[in-house]
Amino acid sequence: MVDEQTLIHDAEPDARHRLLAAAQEVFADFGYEGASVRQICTRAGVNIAGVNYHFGDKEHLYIEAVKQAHSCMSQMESVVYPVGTPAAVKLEWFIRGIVPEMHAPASPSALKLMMRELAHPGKAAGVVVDEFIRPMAFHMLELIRELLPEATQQKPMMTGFSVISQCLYYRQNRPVSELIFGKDRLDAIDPTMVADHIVEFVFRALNLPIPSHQEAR
Amino acid sequence: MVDEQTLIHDAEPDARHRLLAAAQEVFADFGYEGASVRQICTRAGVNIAGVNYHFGDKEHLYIEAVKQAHSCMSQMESVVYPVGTPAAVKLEWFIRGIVPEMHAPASPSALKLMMRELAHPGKAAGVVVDEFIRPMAFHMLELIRELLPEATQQKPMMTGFSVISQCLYYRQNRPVSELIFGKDRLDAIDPTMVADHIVEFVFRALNLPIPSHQEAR
DNA sequence: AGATGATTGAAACAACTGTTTGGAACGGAC
DNA sequence: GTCCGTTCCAAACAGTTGTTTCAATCATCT
Repeated sequence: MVDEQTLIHDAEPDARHRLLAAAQEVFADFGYEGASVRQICTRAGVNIAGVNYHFGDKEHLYIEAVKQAHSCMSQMESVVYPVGTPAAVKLEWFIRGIVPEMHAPASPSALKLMMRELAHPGKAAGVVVDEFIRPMAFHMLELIRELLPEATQQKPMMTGFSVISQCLYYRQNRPVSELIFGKDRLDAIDPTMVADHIVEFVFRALNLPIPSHQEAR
Repeated sequence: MVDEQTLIHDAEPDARHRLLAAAQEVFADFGYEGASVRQICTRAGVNIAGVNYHFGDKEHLYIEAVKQAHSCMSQMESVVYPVGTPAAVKLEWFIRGIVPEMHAPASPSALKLMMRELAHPGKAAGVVVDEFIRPMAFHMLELIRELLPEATQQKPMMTGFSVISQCLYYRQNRPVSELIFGKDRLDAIDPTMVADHIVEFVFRALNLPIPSHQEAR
C-alpha cells in the first residue's frame, strides 16, 4: 500500500502529516488552483478521501499547509542580539540573516509556498502576516527609526521597503533574472556576496560607516 | 469603422479583440489556471467556440494576451534622452519614469498580467523578456557601468538589482504591505514621494550628488 | 440572383475537478 | 467473543474543465 508511490520521507509518519508535506510541495509548485487533491494524495500515498477526513476540504488543507510552512520557516527570525548592540550592527545582522535564507532556505517548498501566498494573499495570509511578517517588519522599522532619528512620517517605512526589497529581490525575481542574463551569470553570485553588497549599499545610503569586511569593490 | 482602438467595452470591435481584452483582464485577475475560457467568453460576449476558432486553444489565447499586454506596456520605455545627458540624470529619469508607471499603470490589467507571467515564467515570458525586459535591463546596466567605472564582475549587476528591486517592490508586495501596515498607511505614500525617496537612497548609495528637489529631512 | 468562404451558435464531447458515500480494516475496552 | 471509535479504501457523486462538432448565419464576390 505504501511501497508503490514516491514518498515524502524515509519513514512514513501519520497520513495526516504526509498529506501536509505533500500539499506543501505541490501547492508550492503549482499554486492553489494548479494543484489537484488527487495529485497531492498520490504523492502522499493516501487515499483521496483522506483529505476530506483529515482536513474537511481542499481549502482547509491549503491553509494548514501554509500554516505549517510558516511555522517551519519562523525559526529563521529567532536571532537575539546581546543587550546594548548598536542599531547599525543589528541592521547588518538582519540583512545577513535574511539574504542567505532567501537564497538557500532550510525548506525550499515552505518558503516557496509562503511567498506564493503572500504575493496574492488569500485566507491563509492573515496568520502568516500576524505571526511572522509583521513582527519582523516592525522590528526593522524600530531599527531604522533608531538610525534615522530625524526621519518623520513615511520616510522610515520607505527606507524599510528599500532594505527589504533588495533582500527579497533575488528570490522573487530570480526566474526572470535568469531569463535576462542567463542561469550561469546568476549562479555566479552567491548569498554572502549579495549580503555584502546590500549591506554596503544600504549603509552608504544611510550614511553609516561601512562594516570592515568590505574591501574596496 | 471609425477609431476602433480606443475602447473595448462600449463599441464592439472584432470578436478576436474582445476576446483578447477579456482574456487580459481575467488572466490578470485569476491567473492561467484560475481563469476559465467560459468566464473569458462571457465577459467578451463571444461564444465558447470562438476561442478555439480564433486562437486554437486556451494556452495560445493566453500567450497572445500576454504579448498584447507586453506591447501595450512597452510604450513606457520610449524615453529618449538628449545627447550628452549625464548618466546620473539618465538614472534619475529612469527611476522617475518607472515608479509612477508601477503605481498607476496606463493599463492595470496589462501590467498585472505581465508581472504574473514574469513571477512564474511560462511559454509567454520569453518574448516579453526579449523585447521588453532585457533591453531595459541592459540599458540600466550601461548607466551603472558609466557611473561606477571601477566596478567589476557582478557588482554592476547587483547594483542594478538594488535599484530595480526598490522600484518593483511597491507593486509586487503591495498586498502584503497593506496587510502589515494597513491600507491607509500605504495609500499615504504617493508615487512621486516614492520616486524621490528611491532617487535619494540610490544616489546616496552610489556617492552621487542628490538632485535638487529633495529638501532636507 | 447564387455560390463561396469566413464566422458564429447551441449542444455535446471526454476528461478532470472537489467531494461524498458506504463499508472494510484496524486496535483497544468491556 | 462483542462493541465502539478511528482510520482507510474503492467507487461513485455532481459539477466544471477545455475542446469539438455541425449546422446556421453572415459578408463578399461573380
